[in-house]
Amino acid sequence: MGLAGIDASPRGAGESVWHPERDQIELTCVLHALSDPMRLRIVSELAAGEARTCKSFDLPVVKSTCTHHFKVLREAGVIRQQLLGTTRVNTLRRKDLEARFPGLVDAVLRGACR
Amino acid sequence: MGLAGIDASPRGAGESVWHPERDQIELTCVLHALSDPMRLRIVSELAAGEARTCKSFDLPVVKSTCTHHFKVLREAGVIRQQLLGTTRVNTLRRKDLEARFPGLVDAVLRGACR
DNA sequence: GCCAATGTACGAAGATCATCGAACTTGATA
DNA sequence: TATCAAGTTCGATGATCTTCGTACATTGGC
Repeated sequence: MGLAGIDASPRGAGESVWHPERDQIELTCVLHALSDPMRLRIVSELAAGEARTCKSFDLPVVKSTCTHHFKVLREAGVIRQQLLGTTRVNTLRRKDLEARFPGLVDAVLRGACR
Repeated sequence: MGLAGIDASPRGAGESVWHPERDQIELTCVLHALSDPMRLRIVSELAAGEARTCKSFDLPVVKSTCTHHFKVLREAGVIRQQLLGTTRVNTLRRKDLEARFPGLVDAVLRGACR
């Protein structure tokens, strides 16, 4: 599932962590990523607003656990993480997900708000 | 997640195993149930056709593993299992899922066929 | 240059999961 | 009645997952 492989070009405001390409996003991985309440909450909040840093989510777990959940979401192709100074800015990969699995994210988000 | 509780009325052609009510179906459970390739395959085949017995799926695992996967799907509210003689007839709970999470199953199935 | 803030990496602990094999139950059938 | 076929139940095993704590890296500001 998560293979870093060779990543080059560390930069300031761009990418430097591995993300799957749009075509590499797998349905089972996305479903698994979304099947955890904490991660579903992250995605919901991310869908509601704009780009958010990891810390701006007030999750009831320690930092390293946050890192884990954001990593699962990123490697599944659900979110994109961009380096900005000492923080990571998270965004939902709406377009990519919509292109690959039309209607899925909307249906999940609608169900998550219940 | 899966609690049998008190189940009464064993019958011939009806239910006798526990199923969640429509309102009890939880999004995270459904997503988790669908996040396994084997179970996704079961659901896809079930969506394509009619009611199917467990054995009619030619899954590459032993019987007890099949039982496990069907149980996960049933307890998540994805499928319904009805006793018919010595077999279990499986159907997709399309209406219930559609009522609770509109568009979700269709989106997943569309993505599963890829 | 030093320090605080944001986050990662690593290892460990406990829980859950997928899989198997063997024994069992139940209904149909020869 | 004895047997067979479809499934379940139970225990075990190895893998994966969630969580934590500690140490480390990087950046921005004093």
